[in-house]
Amino acid sequence: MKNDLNDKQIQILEVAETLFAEKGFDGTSIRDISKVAKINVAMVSYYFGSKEKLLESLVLFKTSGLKERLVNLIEENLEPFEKVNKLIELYINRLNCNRGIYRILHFELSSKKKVLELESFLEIKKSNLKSLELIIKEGQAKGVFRKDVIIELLTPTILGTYFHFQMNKPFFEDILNLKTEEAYNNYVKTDLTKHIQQTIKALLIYEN
Amino acid sequence: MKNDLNDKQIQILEVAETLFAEKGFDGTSIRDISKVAKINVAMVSYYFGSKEKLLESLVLFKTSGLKERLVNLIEENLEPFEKVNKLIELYINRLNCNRGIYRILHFELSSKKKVLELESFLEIKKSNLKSLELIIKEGQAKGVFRKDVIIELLTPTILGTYFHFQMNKPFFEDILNLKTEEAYNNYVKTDLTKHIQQTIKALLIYEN
DNA sequence: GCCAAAATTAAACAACCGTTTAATTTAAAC
DNA sequence: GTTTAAATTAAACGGTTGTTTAATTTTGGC
Repeated sequence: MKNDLNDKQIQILEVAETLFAEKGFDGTSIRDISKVAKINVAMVSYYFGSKEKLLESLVLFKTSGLKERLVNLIEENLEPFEKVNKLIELYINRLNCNRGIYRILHFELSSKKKVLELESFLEIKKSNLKSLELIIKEGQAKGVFRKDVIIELLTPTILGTYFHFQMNKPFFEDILNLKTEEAYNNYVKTDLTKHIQQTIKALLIYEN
Repeated sequence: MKNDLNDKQIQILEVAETLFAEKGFDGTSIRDISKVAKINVAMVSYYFGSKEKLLESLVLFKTSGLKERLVNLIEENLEPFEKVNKLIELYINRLNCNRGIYRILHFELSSKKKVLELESFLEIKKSNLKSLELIIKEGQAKGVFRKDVIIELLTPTILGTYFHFQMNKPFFEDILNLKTEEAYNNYVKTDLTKHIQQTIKALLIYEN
């Protein structure tokens, strides 16, 4: 898979990310993208081949780098709980920075699965799970984490909590009285992140 | 809001649910629905007015009843932890029974928000949160749950974990070696449900 | 300045979209 | 059996979709 994207291609991907996040993959037309990106409709086909391939490029472009950061985190000299907390922060930061990739990752990939899910993206997920596994097993070896935790179900809780919060943004803006975009993002970075960290910590030390 | 749906309308809703869950709202055409349901394309407009209104009817049709069950649960004579566990079971059962409503609730409603999110569905969510709040506060009053839990963030963890697991079905089928549909559904009903129950319980008794 | 490759364009393509119309069939009431 | 309303149909509507074509412009090496 080539990674040599020129400036124009990246510009198209950025616009596509915003619009896909806003209106969904099927809800966004190539003409929508080309209008916002101020390019000709044909450019998407010219650069990416098709709309589906554009999505694939976008996902690979936006998820590259996370793997390396996770591997770096593993080798850091930190307490087990600190490592888990940093991992959670890393995930949330990563998802929160990119304008709306979380919605794409979460939804579009599971309906367009024939093309995308089974290819390279499955490998990224497996690699990330492997990193988490290493961190948890390290904590277990040190006798800090309980032994019978189902590691595969930790990511659903971490990411699922985050996704569900973002997916129901209008609802939580309302009930938590988060009036500005800044207040909302701030809540995610502080309270929500802390909630997820506490949840995972509680689960890791919990004895039945 | 009228609830008097005839058999034909319900039949259309069932087909729409399956297809929306499979291919998304925008990815499903009225012609797709009419083909599977073996009706004329005009029938959707005739019965529901428009495609958007069909979605609205579907959501209301499928979410009705949960509220009553939650209220019943509150008044049952159970230990606080048992009540929380039953609530989690109730949510998962409810989502698991309906073929794919979770995807619609989770995703479509947040992009079509102008029409749906702000109307009756926000009220359903608020009502369900209120029920959860009553259960948690009862447990706190009895001194079983810790006091500083953010109740609003419990639902994201409960539902988010479930949603994330379902959204990444191909991935979890693979790594958990769940080869048949039955094995997968069984895992959801036993292991995943237990994981969520344990997570919430751990969070509710966790002391910082 | 010339030329080949790359980038960009407007236009056209056929296919599909949600919705409406107007005609026909079915059902029920009297 | 006639009447009236509801249900169902095929066809057409104007618009949008993703993609391709063929022509034009821009670019960079010589």
